[in-house]
Amino acid sequence: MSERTENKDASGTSMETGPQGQGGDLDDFLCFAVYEANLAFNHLYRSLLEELGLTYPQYLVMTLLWRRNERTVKDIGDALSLEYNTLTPMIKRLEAMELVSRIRDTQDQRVVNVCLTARGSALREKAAAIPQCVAEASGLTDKAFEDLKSALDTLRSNLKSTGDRS
Amino acid sequence: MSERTENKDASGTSMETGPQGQGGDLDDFLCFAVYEANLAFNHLYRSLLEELGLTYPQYLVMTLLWRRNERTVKDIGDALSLEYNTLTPMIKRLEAMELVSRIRDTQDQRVVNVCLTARGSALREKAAAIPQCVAEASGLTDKAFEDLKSALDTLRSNLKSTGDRS
DNA sequence: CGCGATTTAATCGTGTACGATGTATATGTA
DNA sequence: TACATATACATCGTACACGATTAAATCGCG
Repeated sequence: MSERTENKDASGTSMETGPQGQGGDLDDFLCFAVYEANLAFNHLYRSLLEELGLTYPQYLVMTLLWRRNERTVKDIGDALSLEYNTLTPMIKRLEAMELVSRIRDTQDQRVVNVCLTARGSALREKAAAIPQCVAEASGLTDKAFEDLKSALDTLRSNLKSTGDRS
Repeated sequence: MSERTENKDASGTSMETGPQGQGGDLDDFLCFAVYEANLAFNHLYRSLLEELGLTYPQYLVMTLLWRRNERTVKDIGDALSLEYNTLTPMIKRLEAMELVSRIRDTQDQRVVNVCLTARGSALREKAAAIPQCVAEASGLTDKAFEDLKSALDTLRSNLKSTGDRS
């Protein structure tokens, strides 16, 4: 039943599968390790972002805009692998917080351009310390950090290409 | 602005930060690599689980029960790092699908025991091929697979302990 | 025994995330 | 020009995920 192989346990009544850290009984699932790491990042960001009034996905959108202002909804969706049905309400919330403006493109009326307001730009200062905090919390050496990121990129790329083929 | 260091770009008008694969402009965020890998797993599982009528989190719960039947909601929450407010409705949906039963413990009336129905047990056969499919889709060597999993476990552990201290 | 603290679960509201569908605008092509 | 197609965005319904709160059962301690 492991995600990697099925060499561990096929009976229905066995105990958990071997020595484990503080993780649960799904330690042999790579997907679960990713799932848990993502949850852990979410928890950490939640506390860091609380005073900014942002959620984690909202923070990702703001980070994109801080790096390059004035993006279309499509640009943001491509960057974050998110659909319009997720982004439209999310960006409207950012607009309600007066952090961004949504402006119909005059050349192509289908396009909505998202750009920072003064408040949105100013928020960048308050967020400046966050990457450092996260890096420290991750507790990884530079090499481990890079290796992990590159392994995840490979994984994501492989998973996506399989999904396309299906 | 990188999650690792701030050595790349502090100006507000620069281009993206260097050479990138097919990823977007947040490639220097480890959290984002995790976020994307998690999304990619979700997409893959969505297609694999479609014929079973399960979502990915539901599949994780069923997997726990297939390995050891009869768990309390608390057990499941501990194993998946999820709260009751997530699990209660989720398990009720599994109950509505007649895959599990929810039974109040007679010894301790606070506890709800979750156990597989015949349908729930039978579904295991249909799900048997999934781990293999996922492992192949990940396209990693055994060593890369194990290294990645262990790096993610370290990361999760570090992130959680920081969260606790806060 | 009594009573406050803890444990276990549930409920409510907000915010992603996505499949299915809809709508308006733009583009290509005969 | 007319019409099919594609693109960009929006809406709706369902399902996680979690903070805050509530409720019931159990436990611990005087």
